[in-house]
Amino acid sequence: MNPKILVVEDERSIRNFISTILTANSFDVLEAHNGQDAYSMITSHCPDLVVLDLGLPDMDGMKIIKQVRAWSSLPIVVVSARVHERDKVEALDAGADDYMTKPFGTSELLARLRTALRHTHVGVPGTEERGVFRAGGLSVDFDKRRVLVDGEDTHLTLNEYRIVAFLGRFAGKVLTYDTIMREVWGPSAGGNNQILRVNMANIRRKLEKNPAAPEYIFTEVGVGYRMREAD
Amino acid sequence: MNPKILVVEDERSIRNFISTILTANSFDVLEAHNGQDAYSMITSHCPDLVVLDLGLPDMDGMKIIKQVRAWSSLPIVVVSARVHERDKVEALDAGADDYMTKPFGTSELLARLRTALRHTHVGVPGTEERGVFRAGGLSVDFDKRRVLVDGEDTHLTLNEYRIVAFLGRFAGKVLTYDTIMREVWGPSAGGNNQILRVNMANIRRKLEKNPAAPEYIFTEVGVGYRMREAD
DNA sequence: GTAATTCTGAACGATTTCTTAACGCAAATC
DNA sequence: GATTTGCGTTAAGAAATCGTTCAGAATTAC
Repeated sequence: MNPKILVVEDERSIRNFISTILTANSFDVLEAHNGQDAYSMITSHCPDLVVLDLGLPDMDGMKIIKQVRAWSSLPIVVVSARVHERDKVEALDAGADDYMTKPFGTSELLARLRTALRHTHVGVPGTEERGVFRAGGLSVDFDKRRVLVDGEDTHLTLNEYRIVAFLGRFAGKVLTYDTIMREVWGPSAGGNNQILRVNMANIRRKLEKNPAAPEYIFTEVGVGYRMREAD
Repeated sequence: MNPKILVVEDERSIRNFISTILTANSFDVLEAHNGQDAYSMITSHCPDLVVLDLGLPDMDGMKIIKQVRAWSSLPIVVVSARVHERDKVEALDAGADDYMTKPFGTSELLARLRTALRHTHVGVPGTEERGVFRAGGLSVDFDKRRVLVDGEDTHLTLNEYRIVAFLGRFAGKVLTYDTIMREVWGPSAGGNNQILRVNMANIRRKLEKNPAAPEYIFTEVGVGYRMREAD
């Protein structure tokens, strides 16, 4: 599965140039030559990264960045002829992940794309709240907001579900008590984990066959909880 | 809570320049003027971001990037006088998050730091992290906070894990008893290493096939402990 | 307004982890 | 060869952490 990259650039020669480089380095390439097409292709084709020229005929590239950032953290690498510092700052603060000024070397472009792509893989075993998490007889359906054990629906309360979903998103990782507290009870929560312990007891009574010997959610004493890894 | 930024730069004038800018923009600033200090400050002070000059007197900046990337995804922004494309590619592929060539504008520096910091706060709950330390059948997964021997999970306690992780970060180097004591039991600890010896015995019972002839963690009599180097 | 559900804090027991102390052994020193 | 020093090992008590229950408060549903 090669990364899918959308190249947004109005000048055909440059667009072809970039596309050729990317294809030669085993990326899958999509092309757009104006802002309208670019945005609709982002929403419909879900590229892994966007190479964006700021100077487009129909709309400002800045507008695209802002529109995308309203709902997605999709990596955006700006490629622009504008060398002014003000332009760079504006684009980066709007949410661009990198800013290269023309002309640029091909190997630097590739390196910066790799860097931008790396960021998405950093914290993302399953960062998105979509799809279904499965581990043994347990399955967490993020879309339907339901947790099943051996096909049976477990009737979790709001907070109980939040805890399980959070652990499921980062299955395999230890999440500290404070992290979970802040995620579920807000940023100011922390210090006293009593509530979390009570909730965990209730969760285990519903999920585990034998709550004293958990099969899905494990305790790391002094640290936090850990969800069993996905199958 | 201001972001804590470590500035690694040997030339005092530039270091002061950057620090002043950062302080004026409400960052907390730490400074290091060589590679040795830089790396130990990273491990002990846990900054939120590192601004790194590649040309250091005692060691190459590249080495720092690689060392840190072995266990952490802490953002690193390289600031260098080297304008060669090859240098940029090398640094970025080693794990740097951005590369700026001197001279640079202050507002662009700030914008790129904000961008780099933004990446850490996207999705990832706990803290920084990434990477797995491997040496023979031993692997320390900093990300998941887990230690495996031949694929088997070893159930380490809080302090036991801290010791192993600390040794793993400095694999190949001898860490004195006092250093480890202070790292695990706080700055005021030291003097009596009894606790450390007990912990090491327990660790070895869990990690080593034959605790009397260790394969991973070695004792340097009169000095401290040393983790076997990574593969 | 009542009933049901969910949330929260306190109490308590059980388990895990931490710490201290004592002892054994090997290497170094006298 | 005896003594000292440094480290590993074991065991047991102390301390901290965690799971569980329960009752009352808050919220939601009817």
